[in-house]
Parts: sequence; structure tokens; C-alpha cells
Amino acid sequence: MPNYTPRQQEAISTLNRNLQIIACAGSGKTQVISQRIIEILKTGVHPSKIIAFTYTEKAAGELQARILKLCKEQLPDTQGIADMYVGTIHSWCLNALQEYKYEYQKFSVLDEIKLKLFVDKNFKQIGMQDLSMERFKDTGRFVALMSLLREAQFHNRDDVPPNLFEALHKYETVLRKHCYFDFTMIMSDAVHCLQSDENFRSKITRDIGYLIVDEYQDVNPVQESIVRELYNLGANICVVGDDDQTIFQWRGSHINYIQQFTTRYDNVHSVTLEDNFRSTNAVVDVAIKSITNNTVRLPKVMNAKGFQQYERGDILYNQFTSVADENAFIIEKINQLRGVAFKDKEDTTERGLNYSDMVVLVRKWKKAEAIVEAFTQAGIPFVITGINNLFQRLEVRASQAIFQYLYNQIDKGVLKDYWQNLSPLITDENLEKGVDFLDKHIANSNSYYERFDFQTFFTDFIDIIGVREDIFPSEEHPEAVGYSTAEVIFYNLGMFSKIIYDFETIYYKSDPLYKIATFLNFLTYSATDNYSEGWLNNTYKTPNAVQIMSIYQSKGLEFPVVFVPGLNKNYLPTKQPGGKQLWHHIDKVLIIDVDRYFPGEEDERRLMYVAITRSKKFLMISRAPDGRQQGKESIFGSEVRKSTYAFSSLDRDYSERAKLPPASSLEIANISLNFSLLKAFFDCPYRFKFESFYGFQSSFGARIGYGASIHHALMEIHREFLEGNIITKEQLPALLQKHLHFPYAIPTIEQSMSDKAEQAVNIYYDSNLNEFKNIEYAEQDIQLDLGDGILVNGKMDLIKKKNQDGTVEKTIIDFKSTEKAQEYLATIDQLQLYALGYKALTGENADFLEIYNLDKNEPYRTELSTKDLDTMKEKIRNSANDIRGNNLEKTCNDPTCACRFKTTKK
DNA sequence: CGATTTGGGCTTTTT
DNA sequence: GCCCAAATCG
Repeated sequence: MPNYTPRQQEAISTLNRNLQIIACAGSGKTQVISQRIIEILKTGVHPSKIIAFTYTEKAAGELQARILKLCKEQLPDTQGIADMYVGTIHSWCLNALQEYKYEYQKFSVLDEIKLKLFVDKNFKQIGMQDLSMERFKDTGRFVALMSLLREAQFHNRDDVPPNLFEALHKYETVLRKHCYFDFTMIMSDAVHCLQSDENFRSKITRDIGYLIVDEYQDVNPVQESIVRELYNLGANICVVGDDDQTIFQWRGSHINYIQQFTTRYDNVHSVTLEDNFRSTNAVVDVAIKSITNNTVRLPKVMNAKGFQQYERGDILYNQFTSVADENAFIIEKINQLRGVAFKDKEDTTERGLNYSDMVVLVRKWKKAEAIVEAFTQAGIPFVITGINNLFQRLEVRASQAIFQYLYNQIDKGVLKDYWQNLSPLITDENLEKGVDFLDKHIANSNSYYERFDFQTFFTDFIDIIGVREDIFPSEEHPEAVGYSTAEVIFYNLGMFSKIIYDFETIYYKSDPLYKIATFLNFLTYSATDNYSEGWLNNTYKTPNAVQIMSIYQSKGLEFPVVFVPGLNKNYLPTKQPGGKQLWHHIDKVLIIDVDRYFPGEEDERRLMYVAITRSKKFLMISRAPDGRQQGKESIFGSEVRKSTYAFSSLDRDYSERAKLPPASSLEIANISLNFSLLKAFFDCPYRFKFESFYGFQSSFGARIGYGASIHHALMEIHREFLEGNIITKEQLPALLQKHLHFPYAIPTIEQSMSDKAEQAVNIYYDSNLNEFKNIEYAEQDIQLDLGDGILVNGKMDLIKKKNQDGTVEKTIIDFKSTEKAQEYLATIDQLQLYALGYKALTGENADFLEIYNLDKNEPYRTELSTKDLDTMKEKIRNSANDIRGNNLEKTCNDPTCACRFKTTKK
């Protein structure tokens, strides 16, 4: 076991009481939580009894990787680790609802942009009109109001104007009718079930043991209710957080939850981790000089205990007369610090700092614009999320033009110009063919909706006109570090495909003329500020570039070099914005603790604290007067200056420091794959690149939902058998009815598919009834840890275990509802993935792999050879490394392959 | 020094 | 269209 401080040790070993860990910045809290989970496992608790909540998916990935690493070292024989839950509260709620209340299986979650589309489409039914809110104009406010009504707490609900809750009721009813959740509903439904659904409660109780809540300072009232209910059902609770880092209060988190935890829960032991291992004593001192000005905080200190050594000049606080000078200073320091010797850990060798070690933290995105401009001029590579320039790109304008042409807004010549400007290698001849294709589909009211499919229009058109990677420059794109111009264009085309996907999710079935008019409006008014350039979303790759991010986004991260520019009054702390329109619709006085929605100086100081504590060593704070509003120094500037380490120096150039060749940190990024991603990759690496890297989506179709409906029905049948509840043949129709969901089918198609599904399920039931007693697992989660930070997740349809001629025989089964027989061999090969997962789950080898065709009602089975498994393991590892390193095929030369846009077209 | 006019900006983000 | 902070007026 690694060395832990006495305090850390105390936290790790407190297992039989509820626990509050107040962890200051850089105190190794992820390590402590992970080790504590290992200690729980060591007592013999099964992994399924442990739940760990994190705030973001990213944090969940990191925590999971850490736990697996420790587990491998200290408990290598642990089985069923996939049954431990490590993830966000939202997805735990969604999982629980779908696992234990089968009718939720067919539900899906609308993200922000799809929800807006949904609200606008259904604005009459959902009660927007009743609140005198206008379609399109007030959508955002309506959605915010619906969230507030569910996430806030009211002094007395009876005082809230009834029309508000009536609108909420209508809104939720319409969402449910279409089998959609919004993000809040996932949690509020879960709370409701946890409080009043006895069957649900007993199933959760069976699985509950230990609950760990990370970043507890940022939970909101609904999330706190989840924690409270799990506690009531018998969970041992451990909350971890830092009240000084409560920064999301404007979306409902409240500092009281963590500060008063010990009085709100019974038998709580409290541990404070006060040692900061991340930063130099100087960074810690600056942070303390600022945060101690807050009055509302738990009493605690922060001690620098790390190995990073302060050297004079690591921390500068410079004031300039213009923003241009300030930005020039940042650029100068980036260039001077690049190559300065730096040690990541006490026991690693030194390396030269690189661009990717540096971050610029902004309070508002507007501030970033001038920095981006200056960086581009100076040739500093950078990445930024939060600025949505997608629609300024030529390839996106050209894609938009396809639909303008289909609605007769522009003529043929204009459309052709758009594409020819993009690349002179797009020939006139091909463009004519593309236009001919579009002419067959010009919008008119009698087109059959399934033939008026935007995704097909888009992908077919760019295919026909000959858009291929090799017609665009392969040199690095001037603004996208690590990506060629061709790749940037394809990423953005992929993003356009995603836009179509989002739109058609809501509007697929609409009347053609209405659909295209709405789409063009959506592109003009809504999509422009909701989609970023596609290449920015590549999660598999971290380029060597300076990151520009908001302070909020930087939570939980750390960097050797941190820039905090713009330390002006009215910027940090920010000026209170005027005219909060949401409050025109609901009276502030109705809401308990309404002040949290109006952050004040102490809230802003916590942001400043988060910004400072991201730094391991170098911290460059600066300011310059910026216009009338931001002419004066921020109050935080004078606080920071109280630290003797933060002084001004305009000519320090770090030439006295030891230099090494710039090299990025050697930590390999963790990669999380799932079985369907891997299957796609095995099928065709180029198509994988299209779908997973560039983001191209497939089109819908009237028949979508058939396979899923049957799948869900079989899951319920199998699961209930496992529970000892025999579903009778008479119960089948009602059971199936619960799961049928064909969102894009017209009534005739819906009827025929329902009949077909009923037939398939009945036949399956009749011919497999005798087999049900052999089911070992149904819809079982599995997880494969291949080391090197490669993690594969998946779900197996069915596992049977039966006694056959005196030996136990284990079969892994995958259901198929289409009859593409030629895919069988490819798929059965890939079922070896599941065999690996089965071994990780139970420690045993499976004997057979089976694909069960539900349409033909026939199984196709093959014997598993254990020597195949090592080959498969190696194959996955190589694939993961190819994906991580972007060593993907530039082309696909298999003429039978279904992938699109082959560089060499057969 | 208090009252009045003028000018500029209109977050932040997770699921 | 509205609100706040800075500038200017009296």
C-alpha cells in the first residue's frame, strides 16, 4: 500500500460510520476514495454493493481507472468489478429506473439542443402558451423555468401560481408520451420511486452497501434527496468535497449541504485533509491570502506538503496599460517557459515544459476572443472549447446550401460555387450529378416522409460530388494543432451530420415543406451558437497546445503553468447582470435560499481560489484596463498582492532556469471503449473513423425500434425468471405492449411491426420455455481491463449455464433481429469479446458462443477455443492503441465494405 | 458631494 | 429593453 498521511489513513479506514471528508485542493482525494473502496472490498463486500457518484463523466473515468489500478495491485482476484457503480448521479438514476422499472427501457434522454427542438415543436401542448411565452424566443427561459420548478425548494408550494405547475405537468406529460426524459426528470422520477415504489425500494435495498459522493459541495436539492433516500435504505454514506470550491451554486448547489453534513446525518465521522501535495508553498500561500477573506467557510488550513519547490519569479502579478500589452506578456511567458526543466513527480526525471502544460483560465468567454486573436497572430498552438464558430466554416456553409437549394432559396449556380470554393478538385461534372440528385428531391408536400430524409440527402450528395479526404490539403491546419486541413473539413462535415441527426430526432416524420423550412430556421437561429467545430470534440486525442478554458471547466484539473488574466473589477468578481428574465415568471420570495441563484463576492472568490489552486508551480496573474466597465483592479488583486510571492516583474525571462527539450507529460490517456465501438472498428477501421472520430450519423427510418422493442421484452421475461417469477403465455401480449416503441412509424407500419414482434416473441417463448431455468445472467454488464489504461465495457444479452451429460456447459448468447446471415461469421468472431468479459465476471471460461436469430427462431452456435482469447486480447489492445494514436486507415479498399467516401472509389 | 446622465453589456455548465 | 457603474453636472 502506498504511503498515506495519518489523516488520509483515518479516512481510508473509517468504514463502519458515515464519513465526511473535507479535502482541500490537491490533497489526493481521488486516491483516498479509491483506497477506501479497496478497503471495503477487502472486507469481503461484493463490488455490486458499492456506488460512487462523481460530478462529470470525465471524473468518473479517472476514478474508475484509479480504482482498477489499485485493485489490480492489491486484490488481483476480484471478480465482478463491473457490478460496482462509478459514474454520475444522472446515469445511476437512469440505470436504476431502466433496470428495475421495465417500462422505462424504451425511454431516452433529450440533451439541451434536442430538448429545445422538442419544446418548440410541441409549444402548444406543453403549456408554453399558457405562460404567455413565445415560441423560439422564450424557449431557453421556459426550459430553465421547468428545471427550477423541479430542482428548487419552495417555502410553500401552494403560494406558487398554479399555472406554473400546470405547465410543468403538461410539459412532463408530453415528454413521457414520446418516451423522453429531460435531465431533471431522470432524477426526479428516481427520487419518486425511491420514496414510494415498494418494489423499486426493495430491489435497491438488496444491492445497497456503501455510497461515496465525490464533489459533494456541488449537489443540488434533487441530488441531495437521492443521497438521503439511499441513506434511508441503509447505505453507509461517505461524502467528499471542499466548501471552498463550491462554484455551481447558480444551478442549485448549496454550500450548506457539505457544511452541515455532520448535523444532518447520524453517526458521522469527519476528517479534514489539509495537506496540499500538488502545488508549491508559494501557490498555496497566494490561495490562502485570497480565500481567507471569505466569512462563510468551514475552519481549516492548507499546508503545502508536496515536493514542488518554489523559485523566485514563479508567481507574477503584472498590471498593464492595455489588453494588447497584457496578451503580449502572456505570449512572451509561454515562449520563455517552454523548455524550462520541470519534474512531474518526485521520482520521475525532469523534462522541458511544453505548450500542453499551460492553461489560460477565463471567467467569461468574451475575454478569450482577444487572446485567441493574439495567439493566432503569434503562432501559439491552442485549443479552446466554448467558442462556437462552426457556421463560419466554408464546408458548413456549403452543407447548409444543400438545404437552401432544396427549398429554392438559392439557385444551382450559388450551390455549385459554395462547393467549388471549398476545393477546385470538385468537378463541374460531379456537381451536376449532385444537383440532379437533389432535383429529384426538391421539397414538395406529397413526398413520402421516409423518402425526405435529410441525412441521406447530405451524405449522398457529398458522396456523389466526390468529397474525399484526398481532395483537401493534407498539411496541418493553421488553427487546429495536430489536424490536417482535410481532417478539419471532415470533422466539420461530421458535425453537420450530427446537426441533422439532432433535428431529425424530433422532426423526422414532419411534413416535407414544414420540415425543411423549420430546419433552415433552426440552422440560422439556433444551431449557430450551439455547435462547436467538430475536431474540438475528439476525446481520443490531446494535442500539444495551450488550453484556453473557463475556470469552471478547470475544476479538478492541474497544470504546471496557469495564466489568470483580466483581474479587473466587474470581470472577476463579475458584475451582476441586469434583467434576469426568468424571475419575471416566478417570484423570488417563493423560493428557499433564492440568494444562491445570485452569486455574490464570496462565490466569485471561490472561483478565484479554484483558478489559483490549479497551478503546480507557475502562476501568471495579470490585468489591464479594458473599457469603461473594467477600468479598475479587482478586489482579488489586492488580496493576492498580500502574498510576498506575488510581485510584479516585467523583465524576468527565465533564462537563468535549466532548460530541456520541450516534451509533453508521458501519462498515457485512458481510453474507454465498448463492444459496439470495437465491433465497428473490426468491421472497417475507416468506417469507425467516420462514425466515431468525424461523427457521421446514420439516417433514421420508419422501422426503427423493432430490434430494441423485442430486446426489452426478452429482458423482462428473462429477468423475471431469474427472480423466480414465471411469466405465463397469457401475460405475454401485455408485457410486449409495454415495450413496443416505434417513434418514426406511421400507423400501418406500426401495426405490421407490432404483429411481427408479437409473433417472434411468442415463438421464442414456446421453443425456449424449458431453457429458462438454465439462465445464469440476463443483460449483464461486463468490463474488461486490459491494462495500459484500456477499458472495455459492454452488456451481454444472455448467459446460460446447464448440466449436460454430467458436465457444466456455459453459453453466451447474443440476440439478432435481422437476417443478415453473412454477418454471422464476423459477429461470432467478435463474441470472443464477451467470453473475455465473462471470464472477468466469473473467473470461468465459457464453452459456447451463440447468435440467436429471432426472426428465424434459430440459434447459430460455435465452440469456444480458449487459445482464441489471447489472440483477441492482443487484437483489442492493438486496436485501442491505434485508436488512441490516431493510426487509422486513410482509406478502405474493400469493395464489398459498406463504408462511405472511400478515397479510392470502386 | 449628491443627483443625473451616459454608455456599455446582456455569464458561468453538468447531465 | 433594462440595469448598473462611471462620468458628468449642479
